[in-house]
Order: sequence, then structure tokens, then C-alpha cells
Amino acid sequence: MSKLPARIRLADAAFALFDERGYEQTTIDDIAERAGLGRTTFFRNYRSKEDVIFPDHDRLLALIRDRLATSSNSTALVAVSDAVRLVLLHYVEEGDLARRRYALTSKVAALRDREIASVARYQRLFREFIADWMGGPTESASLRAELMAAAVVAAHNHVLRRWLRGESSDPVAEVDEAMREVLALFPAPGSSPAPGGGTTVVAFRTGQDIDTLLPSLRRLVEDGAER
Amino acid sequence: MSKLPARIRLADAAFALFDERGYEQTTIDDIAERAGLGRTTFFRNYRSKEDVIFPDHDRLLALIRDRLATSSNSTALVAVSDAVRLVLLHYVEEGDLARRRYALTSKVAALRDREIASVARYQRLFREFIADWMGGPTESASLRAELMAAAVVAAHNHVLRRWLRGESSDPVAEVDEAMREVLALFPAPGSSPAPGGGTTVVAFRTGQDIDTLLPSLRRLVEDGAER
DNA sequence: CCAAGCTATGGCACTGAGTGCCGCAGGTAA
DNA sequence: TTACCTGCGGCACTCAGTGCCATAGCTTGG
Repeated sequence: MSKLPARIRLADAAFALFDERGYEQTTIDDIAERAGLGRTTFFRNYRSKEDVIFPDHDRLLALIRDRLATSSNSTALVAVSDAVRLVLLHYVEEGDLARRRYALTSKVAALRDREIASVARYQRLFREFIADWMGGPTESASLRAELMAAAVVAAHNHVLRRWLRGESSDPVAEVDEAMREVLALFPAPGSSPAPGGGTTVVAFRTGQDIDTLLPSLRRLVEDGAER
Repeated sequence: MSKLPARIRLADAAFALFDERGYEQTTIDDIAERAGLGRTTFFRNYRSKEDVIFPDHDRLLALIRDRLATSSNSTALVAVSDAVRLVLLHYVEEGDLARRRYALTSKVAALRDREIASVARYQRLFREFIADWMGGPTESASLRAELMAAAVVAAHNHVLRRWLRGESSDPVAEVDEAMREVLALFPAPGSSPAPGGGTTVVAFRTGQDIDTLLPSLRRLVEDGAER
């Protein structure tokens, strides 16, 4: 009986008790007792009470770091999108567990704060990566990296929360779309004069139809111009 | 002697001890003793140990709320900028105290997390305000509100941290400039959906030349489509 | 087959944050 | 004077988190 590893049994007991009595009303002694284990064993498996709920943030951080590390200068934005998709997928694969965690973080302020702090660590990773990629330690580049990183994780969180609330059936498609929107916000960086004369289209919106504005587009491309 | 109110004496004692021994090495008993007061009095004045360092986040939140509340539909963005400037000014006026707090939050993880959680509350305020202002509970508007709020607080934090590190002599000017940059990222609202079906071009970059991708563009416009 | 060692666990004692209650001094108003 | 009210101290309690020591079970080397 009870062949399951202690770590699992503790997590099961913890979630069950959190559901029954609420997070704050559950002590670690309760959890250990329910799992048929000692209090010491709990702390050997989890650093803290909150840790039962957020077990693998470290692994996720490493995942992001790895994905970002394996990118050349020209594929930086792809790497960012991939990393974001990776994180989202991680949660989606957790399925019901992620939703139970969301229910808890929605109710308990301490857990919400903890979650936010974790997200900030992801954001920091992205910020540093983007800043590096932008090259110059210019003040302007620094600000732009900060803005972009903030937008990236905001987009991720937005889609994730939609999925957690059951408002999204295809979160991966949504996050890809959201990331396109985010990247569209930021003008292309340093490398922009696409080698071999590509085409750069800057986002705008107009009342004219496409044939009307084609000549302007063409002229822009030829001039390599501004605005 | 010691006519200063307990609240002040406790804060002074706390900061002094944090400087001397570090945050974690200081107990609340230490603080109370140094202030010549009882432990009970500490908790009557501050909810927790961290609270001594972040005394008036509630007041700041209210400040933002008030500033945002007194804005018409057409002055929403001005209100956002004003609110951000207000928060920055609050810190700047704290002067040395803000810098001591920064030194602490830079070293102690628990304090950093707490700070981040507070910032998240500001961000939430901005997000809700911006979402309201954007009107429609469209999914797209919701995402855009989230992105914009994230960018707004990122810009604020960027400038604030520069000032805290002594890298900025005129933070107010810098934050105004940063806010201009943020607002420039986001296409003007309301007025934009050109009445009568205009053309929307999303920013992207490609190695192909413009004639190659024209058919795709045309198809997009006709389908009113995705991807 | 036995001994040494490793690992997972339990028990226990301790620190320190945070809560709740009660009691007391000093000032104020009826 | 009496009757409050307010700010404070003391005390006892819960609970999270740490550190240390003991033990049971299994593996490995002789």
C-alpha cells in the first residue's frame, strides 16, 4: 500500500486539505498526518508550504534559459516566442492541477503574491536576454528591452489566465497570435536593413484600400525611408 | 526625551538595525528594544516586519485611483501619465529613505518579492482603468489593455530604478519621455477603426520583396482574415 | 553471510513571526 | 471623584521553518 513516493503523497494530501478547509486553515502537521508521514519529511520534500503548490518554477526557469541560450542573433525573437510557448505548454499539460492552483491563487493573497514574484523572475530573464540582443547598453535600448519583456510576459499571462478560466480552447494558437501582436508593437531592431534588401513593413492603419497605398509602399521600400 | 511618536521611533530603530546587522538578522524584539518600546506596540503600528519598510503603499494606491477617477474619456492617457508621475514623485520626495529601501530590496529576496507584489497591484489598477477606457470587453481590447498597463509600469520602474541608483538627475523629465515612448507604441484608440472598412497592416519583416508578398496581402484584405 | 555505509524517514527542540487577551497608566469629560 | 478612552506592556499561544540526532531498510564490498 501507499507505494507512491512521499513527495506525491504529500502533494495529494495538501491539495485535498486546501480544497476541504482552505489554505490558511491547513497546517503542515495536517498535511503530513494526512499523508501518513512525518513533519520533517514534508520539509525535506518542499522548502515551504507554498512550495507544494509551485513545485517546479526552477525547472521552468531553466527551460526558458536553455531555449533562449540556443539562439543566434537573427533568431532571437523566435527564441522568445518559443520560450513563451514552452511555458504555456507546461501549464496546459498540467491540466487540472494548474486549474486547482489557479483557484487557490485567486483566493489567497499570499499565494497570488508568490506567483507574481515567480513571474517577475521569468520577466527578468527575458529582459536580460532582450537587452543583450539589442546590443548597445544604450539607455534607450535598456528601456525598450524592459518594455518588451513586460509585454511578452503580459501576453503570456493573459492567454494563460484565459485558458485557466476555461475561456480558451486553443491557448497555443492564442499565445502565438498574442506574441505576433506584441512583436508588432516594437519596431524592428538593429539588424533591420535586411541583408540583401528585404522588405520592412511598419504597422499602421489606414482608411484607404490596398491598391491605393501600394505606390506609397513601393516608394518607401525604394527610398529605404522613414515614417 | 523621545517625544517622537512610537511609529517613527520604531521605523528609525528598524532601519538602523537593518543597516547594522541586515534584515534577516534583526528580530522584531530587537527593533522594539532599540526603540524603547514593547513588542506589542510594534505590531500595533505595523502589520508585519516588512511593513516597516513599505509603509504607505495603500496611500499610493489610493493616489493613483483618485487621479485615474478624475478623467474624462478623452483625457484618459493624460490621467495615466499623471498618475505615473505622481508615484514617481512620491518616491523622489522620500529621497534618502527610498534609496535605503532600495538597498534593502536589492539584497533581501523576501523584500524584493514584496515590492514586486505591490507593483503588481498598481499594474492591476492601470489595467482595469485602461480596459474600461478601451470600452468593448473584446478579447483584443483586453489583451491590449494588459500590454499597455504592463508597459506603463515597466517604464515607471525603469526610470525609478535609474533614479534610485543615482543614474538620473531629472527623473520626472525622464519618466515623461518614457511615457511618450510607451504611448507611441500603441496605435491611437477609438478613432482608428476607419469607418467603412479600411486596411489594416500588421508589422512584420520578410526577406521577400514587396511584389512577392502582394498577393498574400491582397488575400488577407479580402478575407478579412487571420494569419 | 556479515559489516559498513547510504538513504529516507521520524522525533524533538528551538527560533521567530504573528495573534489575542488582559491589565495598567495617564489624560479627558461628566 | 467617577467613568471612560487611548496608548502601551506583558504573556501565552499557534505555526512556519531550521537543525540535530536516532533508526529502519536497503545496498555494496569483503
